[in-house]
Amino acid sequence: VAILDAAVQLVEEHGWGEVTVEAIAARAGTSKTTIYRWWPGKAAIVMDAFLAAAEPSTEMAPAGSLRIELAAQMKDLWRFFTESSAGRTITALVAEAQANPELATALRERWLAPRRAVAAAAYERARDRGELHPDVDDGVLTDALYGPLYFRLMFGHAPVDDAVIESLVDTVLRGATSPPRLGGEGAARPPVDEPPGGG
Amino acid sequence: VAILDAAVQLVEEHGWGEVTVEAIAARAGTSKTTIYRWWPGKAAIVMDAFLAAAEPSTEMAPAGSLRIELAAQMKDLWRFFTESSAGRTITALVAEAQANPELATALRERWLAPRRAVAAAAYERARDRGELHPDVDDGVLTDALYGPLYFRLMFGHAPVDDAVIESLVDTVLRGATSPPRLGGEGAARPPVDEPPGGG
Amino acid sequence: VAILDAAVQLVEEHGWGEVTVEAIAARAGTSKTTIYRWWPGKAAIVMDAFLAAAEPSTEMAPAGSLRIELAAQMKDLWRFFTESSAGRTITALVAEAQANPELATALRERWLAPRRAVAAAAYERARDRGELHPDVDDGVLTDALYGPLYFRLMFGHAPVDDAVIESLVDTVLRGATSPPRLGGEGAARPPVDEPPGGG
Amino acid sequence: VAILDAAVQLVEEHGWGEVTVEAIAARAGTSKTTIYRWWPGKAAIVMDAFLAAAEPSTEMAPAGSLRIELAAQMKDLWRFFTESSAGRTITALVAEAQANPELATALRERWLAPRRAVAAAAYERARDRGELHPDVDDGVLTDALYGPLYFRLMFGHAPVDDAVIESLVDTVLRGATSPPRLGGEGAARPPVDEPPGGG
DNA sequence: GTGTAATCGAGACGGTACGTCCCGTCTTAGG
DNA sequence: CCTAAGACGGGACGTACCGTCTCGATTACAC
Repeated sequence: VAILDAAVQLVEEHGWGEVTVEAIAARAGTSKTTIYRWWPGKAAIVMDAFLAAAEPSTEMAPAGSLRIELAAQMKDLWRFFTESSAGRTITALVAEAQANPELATALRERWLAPRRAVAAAAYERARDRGELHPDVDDGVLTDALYGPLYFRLMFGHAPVDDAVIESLVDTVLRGATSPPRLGGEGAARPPVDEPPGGG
Repeated sequence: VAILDAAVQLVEEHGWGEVTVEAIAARAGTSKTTIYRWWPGKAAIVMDAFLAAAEPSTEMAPAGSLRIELAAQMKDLWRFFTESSAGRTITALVAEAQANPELATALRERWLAPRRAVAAAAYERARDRGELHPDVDDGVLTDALYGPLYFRLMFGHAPVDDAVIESLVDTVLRGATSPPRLGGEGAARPPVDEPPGGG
Repeated sequence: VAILDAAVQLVEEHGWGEVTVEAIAARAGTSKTTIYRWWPGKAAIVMDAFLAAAEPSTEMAPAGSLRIELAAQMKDLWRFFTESSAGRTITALVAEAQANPELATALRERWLAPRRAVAAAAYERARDRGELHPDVDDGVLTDALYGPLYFRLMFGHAPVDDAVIESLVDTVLRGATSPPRLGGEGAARPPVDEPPGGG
Repeated sequence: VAILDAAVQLVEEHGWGEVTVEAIAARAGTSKTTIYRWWPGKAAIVMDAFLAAAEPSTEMAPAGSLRIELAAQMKDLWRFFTESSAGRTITALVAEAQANPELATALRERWLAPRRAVAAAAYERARDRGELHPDVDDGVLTDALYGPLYFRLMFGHAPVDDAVIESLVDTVLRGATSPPRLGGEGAARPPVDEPPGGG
């Protein structure tokens, strides 16, 4: 309803901290009563509003190559974060989720899970094409790709552009194409020299 | 001083949100006045307390192999996060930093930067040994390694253990050992053809 | 409401300076928020409470003689001041009004003005009866009567009892019965010669 | 010392409430330590400073007529109050004295008493000249004269100028010249009609 | 067509933490 | 030994927002 629009507007204009339930009510032309009748708190409102705004960005278009699919999807995601300042919102939600287990659960199940399922489907297709080694752990792979994005989003220590995304996808996928533990030099035991290409 | 101890204790016992400046003052046997005389707010106190507790964990012991060094350092970092619940603290600080630019700057400069410098030094040593391709972007490499850790720390969608860390390091470093964009696929042997523009 | 009762009780029990808005809230079973919602500060609360307690004491019963009316009213006023320690309250309000123009205005308009209007009505009746010279200044007359009361109330340098009040009323009214500056001494029969400029 | 000057300056510039011990120390170029070594608090400092400034205004010049002497002294006093804003100071001191018994005592003994003694001496001279009836109560007489001044000073409900003062002195002294209880109609008992001139 | 119930707006309420201010004490160097 | 400088514990201040609540007014449906 209009309440969600008001919430998302206010989070985008000012920060999370400046948004009060009263302000949402005023902007939406409604009252606190109505809001509290339907949501348990500010976090839930913004969560719903954010998900409503993000719904279209879930799909990953098959493109014949995992690299291309992933890079396109990551660029889309980043664009979603930076345009319309959804990044500020997700960032605030993650922040709030640290002290709000129900929000944390909602974030995982309603935001992360669908996107990870899409990525898993892409991995499946890639494995069918032989692009991906069967032993690779989907979770680690996904986090190796998306973790850096969220990392930079939340710390802001370095920018993200298409080149960075492609460099990231290249690096990670190149590592994921070879078997994850190719030689016999184990995880951390042998201090022997590793040939550059053999790692 | 005792204020920092009190702050870190309280954040560990209860959450960030439950910690009051008054409570810190009471625990430290001091008064709100004194706290506000020295710090501008709760965030700054906890930031200082957190950094004081984290100081020893910066070093990275040279081990002859970048893989080993990184894996050891990442395991140390994760142990620091999970033991003594420093993870709750850093997580809360990142959360707070979303609405507090000064805290964000402090986080980047006082928490991230020293650790990234250590990692950069390790890369340098690795390059001297020929373990790492010279063209690799240090920033992307570091984020590809540490981003997933923070990602899982803040979303909690999947656990982190030694195996995960080693799998991650293996994958990323294997990708970083080959030249990042050399036309063909070079050392890493992907059996599929990649279209030139997508590579 | 109960807040005013609590305020007046606390001012009577302890002094003005010892009364806290928090204490008033606690005593009244309400919260600081509610108090500040309705009054701008401690002074306004106590002012309202004081006026509510003082409301019945405004009337002046016609008695056929200005002297009697005034003396009775002044005794009533003093009794109001000393019983129920309203004297402490008005004294504190006057004190506070020195640094609080709005309170000063309120005191003049809501405490003094009604009582001065009553006195002026009494003067009018007295003039109709020929008890009072028409040229006498009402303001000066009223202050000559009540000023000493407030003076002793606030400095506490001498007690006030019925005899003092009657002596005061006698003296002032005797002076107010003669024309205020008529060369000779007229109706009041002073046996001494007054120099012309002083008469 | 310079502390007293600073105190009196600050009370005159801003109000009592805005004057802090720290501000006095800063203005006087000294430190809180020194101030607290010599005075028990803000009130005592300002009291001393006020008395030092007021010392010259005690005398009452004999003028052959009590009326003239009193009127001159009262005009001097009022001028002292209004010029150099000593009125704000005495007013604040009286205010503070309501919650500070030691200050109240000091005010009575060091401010009021000397002036009342001077007035008493003037009454004595007047009685020697036959200007004043011997039975008149000095205290009531003094308060009838000065009470209205303080009344208007503290409530500010009406201005004071030379005409007001002379009208006041005229009225009161005219009443004080006749014997204070001339007829037999008692204080307030008989509701009988009082002849206008007989009261 | 009207009575009944649900829903709404408006906003007062108790509560809690905030960050500021000033007090009066105490500690530390320096002259 | 007394000073200037200033940190300290303490405690009230007035503000902000929270989430609950009580009100009428407005609707919408059932009778």
